Amino acid sequence: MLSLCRILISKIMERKVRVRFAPSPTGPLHMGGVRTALFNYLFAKKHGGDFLLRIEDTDQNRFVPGAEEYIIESLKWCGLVPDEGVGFGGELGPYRQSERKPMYKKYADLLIENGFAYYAFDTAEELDEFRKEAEAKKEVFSYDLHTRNNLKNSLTLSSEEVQARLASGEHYVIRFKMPENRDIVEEDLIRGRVSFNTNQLDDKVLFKSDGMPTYHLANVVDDHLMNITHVIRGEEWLPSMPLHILLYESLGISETRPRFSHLPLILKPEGKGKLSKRDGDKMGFPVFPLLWKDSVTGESYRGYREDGYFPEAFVNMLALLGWNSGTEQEFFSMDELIESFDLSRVVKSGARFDPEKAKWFNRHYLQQKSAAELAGLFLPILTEKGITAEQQQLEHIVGMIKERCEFVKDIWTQAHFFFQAPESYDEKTMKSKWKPDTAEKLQAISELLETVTEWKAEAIKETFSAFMTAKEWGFGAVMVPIRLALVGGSSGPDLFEICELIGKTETIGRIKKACDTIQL
RNA sequence: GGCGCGUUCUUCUAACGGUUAGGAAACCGGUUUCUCAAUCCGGAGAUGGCAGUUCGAUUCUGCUACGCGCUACCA
Repeated sequence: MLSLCRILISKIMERKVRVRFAPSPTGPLHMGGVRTALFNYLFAKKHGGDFLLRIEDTDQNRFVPGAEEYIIESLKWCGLVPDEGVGFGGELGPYRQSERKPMYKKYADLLIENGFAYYAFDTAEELDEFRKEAEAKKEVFSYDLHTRNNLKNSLTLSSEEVQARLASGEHYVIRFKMPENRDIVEEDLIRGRVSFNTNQLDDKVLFKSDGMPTYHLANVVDDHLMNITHVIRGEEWLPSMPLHILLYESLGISETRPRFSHLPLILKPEGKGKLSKRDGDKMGFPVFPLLWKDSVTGESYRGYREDGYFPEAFVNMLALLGWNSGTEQEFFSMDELIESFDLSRVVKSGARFDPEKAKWFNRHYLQQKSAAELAGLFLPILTEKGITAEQQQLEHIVGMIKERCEFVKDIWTQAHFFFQAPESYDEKTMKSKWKPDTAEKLQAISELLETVTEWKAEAIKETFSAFMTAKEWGFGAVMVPIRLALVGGSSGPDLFEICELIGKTETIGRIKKACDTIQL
């Protein structure tokens, strides 16, 4: 027995690691889905394996146009490029389950042949009725070993009748015949030992009356056919793991079946429950990687990309939601993530998403970028405002203010005054810092500035300081009003640097304008 | 209701029987500066509860509470 185990284990070890991300195209990909994809990708790359994208579109009623393209674009934006899958080629396709439709029936038939599954003719309406009746009695209807013998299926009907019904084209489903009283124990790679007793499980539909398999059958068959070695999916799938294990067993393909890992859920920042698409609007953060416009309702949902997040920040943030390296490192490039990733270091409990932390990551990645790169990213924003600027000057400006930015769009907020004179002045600053004699002092300063020949921050500062000392004026009493005149508010980088950049004429002009405009 | 999973500062998490329970975000205070932010320094802040095992439990076991997930011819 022990040696058999060893052989099995070594057999599994020999196989090339293959994992899949298998979303259903029912809408935009949620950030939780992206994290699942990320962990699959990291695991695959860590072990030199393959990462596949399979589209699980077995429910044709829930198909949403554009969702598949959205999923692919999201993965690309995050740098999670599949080795195989819809849109990426591969030998074991097709990778869209609707296109694999003919492949599933024979597995369902095989299960029936061997007594692991049966035909059921109960209509959806009949079952609904049973559910309602049970509910009235404060019970729950379940199609299982207790009820299957009283329902319309190939277990209770004579084989002649079953044949007749099938021949007549009557609708039927194929259900799994859950075995009695078996303990299914599995070593989940994240959660450790997890066990279930089959008496608590119901006879799940494997094959629907529309000729499509359900998720349960399709994912087992496909994972088998696609040589998937590890299934890494969300915690919501944990309850169906025993069914899947039994399916592999009944199909006689247990030996090569994948190992399971169930990821913790991503929870709402506040309140209860898992993160949902509505939370983003309510609390002002994106839930989706990319902007999504619902073609039916016309509603749109913001995306991390359009909100100005860098993909590397988004990925880094997601990686640390439910996983840590065991060190104090918090910033990881994709290569570093691949290097450090380990399923055993995935946390078991659900993680509450913190939008603030996402911003913090973005700030970090923005600071890492050179002024030249940021200037390039900022240029379109400037162009849109009809402003042109020299690359060199733009770099200078960006370099000066980037440390106070979280997003590229913040560059404008922090640097607008380099491009445009202020149109209004901050009330609070005006009230507290603009004294009756301020205008008079600023007039004197303007005259002084006229005399400055070398218009450089250092030189301006020297002339200015000497003047201030001679006059015995307080630095603050004059500096803040000048800043107000140049910037329009009381924030920003070094005042003399601003003077240098906007130029002598503009500096003096703005000071004069402020003196003319601000009336106490 | 049933089944399953989970529970360390406000949040993300570390500590896999022996630590003053560590780090990060946020928050507060200080530093710096003409201002704001950043920076830097400092502060406050946690093992849900009850038993048991043990010389010793955040860590192991049981119970309980709470939270979450699943319980569709959805995935």
